[in-house]
Amino acid sequence: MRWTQTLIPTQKETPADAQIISHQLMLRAGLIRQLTAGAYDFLPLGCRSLQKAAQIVREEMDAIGGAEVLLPALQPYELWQKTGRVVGYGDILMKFKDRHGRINVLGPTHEEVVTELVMAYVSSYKQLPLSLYQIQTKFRDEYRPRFGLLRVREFLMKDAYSFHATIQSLNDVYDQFYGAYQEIFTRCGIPFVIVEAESGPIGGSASHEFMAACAAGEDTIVTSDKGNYAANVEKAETGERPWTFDAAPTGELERIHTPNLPGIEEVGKFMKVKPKNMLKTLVFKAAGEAGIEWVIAVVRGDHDVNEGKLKKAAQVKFGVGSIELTDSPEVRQRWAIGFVSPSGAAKGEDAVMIVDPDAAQGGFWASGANEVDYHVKHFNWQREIGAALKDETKVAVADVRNAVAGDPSPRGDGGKLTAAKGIEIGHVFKLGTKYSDALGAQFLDDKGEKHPIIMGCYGIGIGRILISAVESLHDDKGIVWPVAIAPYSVVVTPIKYDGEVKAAADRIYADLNAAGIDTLLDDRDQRPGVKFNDADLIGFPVRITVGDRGLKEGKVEMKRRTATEATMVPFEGVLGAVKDALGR
RNA sequence: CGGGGUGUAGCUCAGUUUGGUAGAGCGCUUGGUUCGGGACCAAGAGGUCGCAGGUUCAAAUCCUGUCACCCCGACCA
Repeated sequence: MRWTQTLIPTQKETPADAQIISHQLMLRAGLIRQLTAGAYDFLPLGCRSLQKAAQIVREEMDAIGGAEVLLPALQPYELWQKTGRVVGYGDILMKFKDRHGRINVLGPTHEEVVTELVMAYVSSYKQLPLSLYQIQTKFRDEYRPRFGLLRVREFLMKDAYSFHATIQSLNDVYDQFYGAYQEIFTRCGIPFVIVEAESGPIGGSASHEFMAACAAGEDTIVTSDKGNYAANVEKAETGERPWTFDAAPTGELERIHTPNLPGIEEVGKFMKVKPKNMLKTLVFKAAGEAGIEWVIAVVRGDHDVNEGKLKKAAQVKFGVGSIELTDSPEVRQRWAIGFVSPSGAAKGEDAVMIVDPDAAQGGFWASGANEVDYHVKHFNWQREIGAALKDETKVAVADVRNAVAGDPSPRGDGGKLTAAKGIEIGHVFKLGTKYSDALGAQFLDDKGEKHPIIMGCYGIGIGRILISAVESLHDDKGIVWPVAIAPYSVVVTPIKYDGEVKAAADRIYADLNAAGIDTLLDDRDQRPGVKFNDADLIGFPVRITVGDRGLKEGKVEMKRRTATEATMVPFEGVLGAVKDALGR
């Protein structure tokens, strides 16, 4: 491609709206342009990188026996009602009415559609396993799109779905996808880690996330310093933490007026108590359980309740089916929200309490006073609650908070957890039969008996491959593309596109293209400095500079984007040198 | 949806406090001089000042409403 025949609007200045480096560089390099919140134009260069990433994904999916399909973004609302995900996805689901008044959905993912498809044609175990995938545009009405391509409302995603007669088959194919994902991100040149993850609204029994480690990421991943454990913070377990309710009071209960203080930070400052010496008491509504209306979670003030863990603990300890953090007049009437104390929670006949080990400790505590606008100092578990602590039907101690740096590793080997930010670029799930049950997708086994089809699903955000690469590979001049997903592998830069230099540049450009190396010819009538700076900003892996100086000796200059110095290459040896530089 | 911020030329922004009829740099066009790391000179083109009302002799500027975008939070892949 010739530079003058395409659209590459590079810009010197960093747009004010761009917060993270990948967003800034992708805008400046002319790869993308924002149309509206969470929706981006992919310009010619951005489009090429996107397509290259998609092609790598496609090749690896094909390699493990995936069959490519293309399913509609436009989907009937009823399908989503059947699986209950109208509720599960909530407002993230893009909906609109068509001219007939029918409600349509723009697909945020395709479990429903693909299951419906497979139901129609697969009825025998002989047709299983089957893996279908597509590379297709998804729509999600995010609360807050942000950070360029990181969180958008419309994006290109590879989603794959596998169908099985047996768990063993699911496990085997899951492992294949897991391996293919490692291959994909390695080929794309992105440093990544694999972590255990929560499955979220997709549902299912096991899942792993592929995370590109970079500071701009929205996810927090915790890893053991022993190197044998990594998980998303939403999922991360912690090792054993000793606890006890038995300790002498630190002083008389002291009631303090604490009005108009919005958060635990502010309350702590006002009372001159550090958050880690406060008890955070959250009230969850328990659904549908006889006798148990409320689940009270208590964690240290500087910790966050993990709803997934709490839900599990409530189930195991008290048989509670589901919990929900809600606020309503009903809740407010029963509880002094924001000022709840464990002592108040323990007294209710219809409430159970789960205390995190770090909150089940002696020493000084401040907590709510069970009265709006009041807190207390010198809370003591035994003195305030006493007997209830021994009642296993009322109070339990369990890990119900998010892991933080410094926690013991759940491997129990003395490892300590550390935390880092990451971008989720891929996610694999073992779905089980959630969707086949909901939609009635069944197969007949060799005995003629019906069973629900067992499923797995596997996603990759194609755009996130690009931002992860840019986030982790750039310097002060611009992007440093890995060869595999660079918009062009080579840019040929004639110092002046005229005379002998023009002829030589044209020749090299033609030779490289003929050899199957995607090459951009900077045929602009621009000064060399402009061309060099644009080439560095965009980040082509190899630059061939053609000028009078070198041609006199029959040479051109080759510079890798990653190298600080250029090397002189004989004119006839360019192709070989380029191939070498690109690792072919 | 709560809190904060910003909307002025293709881009980055000044001008708004104190109302007086639109600016700079970059980019773009034309001519000339330049030509190996974002050249220089000269002459140009380009703006319903987000939108709608209102106040006023007069509104980018003040008032009301509204829309869009960005950030924090909630939420989420």
